Amino acid sequence: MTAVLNRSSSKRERILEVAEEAVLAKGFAATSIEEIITAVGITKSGFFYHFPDKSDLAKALLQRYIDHEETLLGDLFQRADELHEDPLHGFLVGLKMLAEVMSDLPKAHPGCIIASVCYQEQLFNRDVVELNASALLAWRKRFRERFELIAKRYPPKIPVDFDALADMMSGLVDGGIILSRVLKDKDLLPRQVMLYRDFVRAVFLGTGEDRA
Amino acid sequence: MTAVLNRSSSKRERILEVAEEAVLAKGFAATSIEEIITAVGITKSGFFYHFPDKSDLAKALLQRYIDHEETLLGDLFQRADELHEDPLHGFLVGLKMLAEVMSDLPKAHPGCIIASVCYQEQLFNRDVVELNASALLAWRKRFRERFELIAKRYPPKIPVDFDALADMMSGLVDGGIILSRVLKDKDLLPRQVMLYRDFVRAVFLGTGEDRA
DNA sequence: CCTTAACTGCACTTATGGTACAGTGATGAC
DNA sequence: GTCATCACTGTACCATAAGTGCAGTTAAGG
Repeated sequence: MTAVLNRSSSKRERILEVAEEAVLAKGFAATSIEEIITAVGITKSGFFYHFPDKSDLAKALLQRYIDHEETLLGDLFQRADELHEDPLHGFLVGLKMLAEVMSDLPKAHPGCIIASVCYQEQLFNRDVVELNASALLAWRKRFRERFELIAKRYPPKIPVDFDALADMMSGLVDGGIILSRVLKDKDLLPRQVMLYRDFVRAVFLGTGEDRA
Repeated sequence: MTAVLNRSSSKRERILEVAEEAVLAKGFAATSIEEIITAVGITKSGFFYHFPDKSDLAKALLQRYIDHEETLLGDLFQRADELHEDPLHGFLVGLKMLAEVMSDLPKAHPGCIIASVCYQEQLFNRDVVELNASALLAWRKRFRERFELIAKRYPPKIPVDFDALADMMSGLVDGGIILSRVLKDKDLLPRQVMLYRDFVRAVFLGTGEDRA
């Protein structure tokens, strides 16, 4: 129609936006391609031009979410570290900021995408599970390295495996998303993050010492 | 055919068994009714005689799982309490036993059912979410009461909200199931339970005292 | 001018969930 | 003994949604 600037695959982006909203609202299986294309104003052929099949849409959605989370959390902990030179207190501040971010999110936490996509048929799991796994392993590594750094200054008062402690964060968030959805309690997730923070503090500072 | 004893809805049970296995292996959406009925040796009409629609199957699956978990965990913590008169140590023993149960489970933990069913379309969520919510609230209540009992003898060294600490258990398990699935690491879940145990111990015993 | 990316349009196939409804064999109540 | 009811079978049919195939179109850029 009108010569709208055709900036690189604007429709593809629109599809992802519309799809993400619908998936968060209703789940992946309940979101039909038909519905997406009418919302975007595109034809079925147009959809299948961008995505070979629906699984591919799921993959793209997941990738999009992982990238977004990556930058969000990366920035957050970096900002936290700029406030504190100490690795432990920087981390604790980061966790507090994370809890705030979690409670600020208007609707459901986008993290739903992970579980939503991941728990839908495993038909397309080869790719999707690997995507998920590499993202999780990246966070495990990041957190473990941080814990090792902290441990140099604060010898652990509770002997814990740092990989497990790192995984606990991911697990708690994923599980917390489910709980907050089911119980319709949006404060549950930030509260869990703060509990995790309490645990981390106990691990490195113990329970007798001063608390910030 | 042969006059097989028609004990109350034996086919219904078979459907649930077959469906559970398939759902755990492939997810709910990827499990077709056709596939279930051929495995059970029943007709489509037979299926829809028992379940008005597929959502009803999901509901029944979830109810079945919740009941099973209820008795399993109920028995477990009762046995643990019989070994220790002390409420804290009985609970800690229960958590250790729980971790063992989690690692013993051959394939994926059945808890997948919850998330699997819960994250599929929310079309049927009125019922399913409420079922889930009431089960979660029951566990919250149970754990909170236990923590209050423990707190009488062991004043908390870390001030935590007992509801949140109770929810942490549920969240950690649900999240741990996702992680262990994605990372294909069946030891991850029991390790998370043991970490939770460390936290509970730190809350009530602190980090300086003797550890069992 | 020609190619390519990003689509449209249309026709068609398959899978799956779901409906409708008549019939049947065994069991238990009366 | 018969009658109703439960737990199904059998057949036929409908709607939706995913996915295929392919020819045609439009705009941007070299």
